[in-house]
Amino acid sequence: MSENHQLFGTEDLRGKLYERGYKMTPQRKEILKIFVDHSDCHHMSAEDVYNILRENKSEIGLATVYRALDLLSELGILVQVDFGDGCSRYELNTADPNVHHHHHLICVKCKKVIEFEEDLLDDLEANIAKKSGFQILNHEVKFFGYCSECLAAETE
Amino acid sequence: MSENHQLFGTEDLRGKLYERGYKMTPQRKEILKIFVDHSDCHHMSAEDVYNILRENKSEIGLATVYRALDLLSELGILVQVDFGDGCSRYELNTADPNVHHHHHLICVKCKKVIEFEEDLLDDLEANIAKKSGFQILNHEVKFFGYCSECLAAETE
DNA sequence: TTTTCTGCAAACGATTTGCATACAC
DNA sequence: GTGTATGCAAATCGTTTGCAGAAAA
Repeated sequence: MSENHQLFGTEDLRGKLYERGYKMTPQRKEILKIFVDHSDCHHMSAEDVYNILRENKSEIGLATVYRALDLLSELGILVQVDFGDGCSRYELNTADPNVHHHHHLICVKCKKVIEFEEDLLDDLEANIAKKSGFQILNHEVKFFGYCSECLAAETE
Repeated sequence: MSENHQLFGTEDLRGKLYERGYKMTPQRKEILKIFVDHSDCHHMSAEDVYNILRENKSEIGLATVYRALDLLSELGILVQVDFGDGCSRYELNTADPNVHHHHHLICVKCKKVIEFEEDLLDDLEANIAKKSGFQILNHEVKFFGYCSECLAAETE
């Protein structure tokens, strides 16, 4: 069983596709590879991925990119995130479903998105489950404010 | 000083507009009134507001609705929220900036959006501020899962 | 061979914008 | 009177879809 975190190999992808009756294609492999290779630059949009493909002299069309991002999200390989900037963005999912995701700090001045690794929402989730009977599968938390650089620039 | 919560009167609106050099218009007044009158049905989109206007035999154009929703959000009278359903939605802001907003529970099955009134993010915010130097102004929290009805329907 | 996938171009839906007119101040 | 706001229609932008040919199983 391949339970390695963060990195998805070609065979992991083939297996997940096969489970649901989808086919392995070079396009899907290549698009996933972009996320693995660019794990430093998070939150890529379809357009971002498409531009990287064109830099790599790849002939994959934009519609295929959209379809692959959708599919990879459905398979749980990518996670779709939305920062309200007019397009969907995607990041590699951490393999363990029990580990909740990091939070996003969005600077209202410079628009930078910072990741914050801790979670700490367990108490809140327990509280919600108890009071509302809602079974939580996942959450998405965004904090809006000023990043440390913009704060520093302001007090100069 | 008019510090009443939830409800914005015409004079509050005029004052906030005036502060920033905007003009009071019957269109802006009428659009705000829709949110006050329909405070039960939260999360209205531009299209929703436009439809209510047409029911009321109002001649306000859709572009004006979009411009007014933007403006009212900029003034802090409305808050823009996004449930990933392809359009921006808006709700009345609570007047007190120290009171953070409720959270949204989004059922992945029936797509219902439930409001959860408690906040409880103070510890987490303090933690973030300490570790990252990020000054938090506001947050947006969405929980995805199954609502109690869908859970009940599933175990039948 | 059979079904799914791709690439292209056209369609789509939410939102924005240019512009002439109307209105608030 | 001056500058902003409105309404309309056209433009825009991200995303989806129909379809014919290409490729995976």
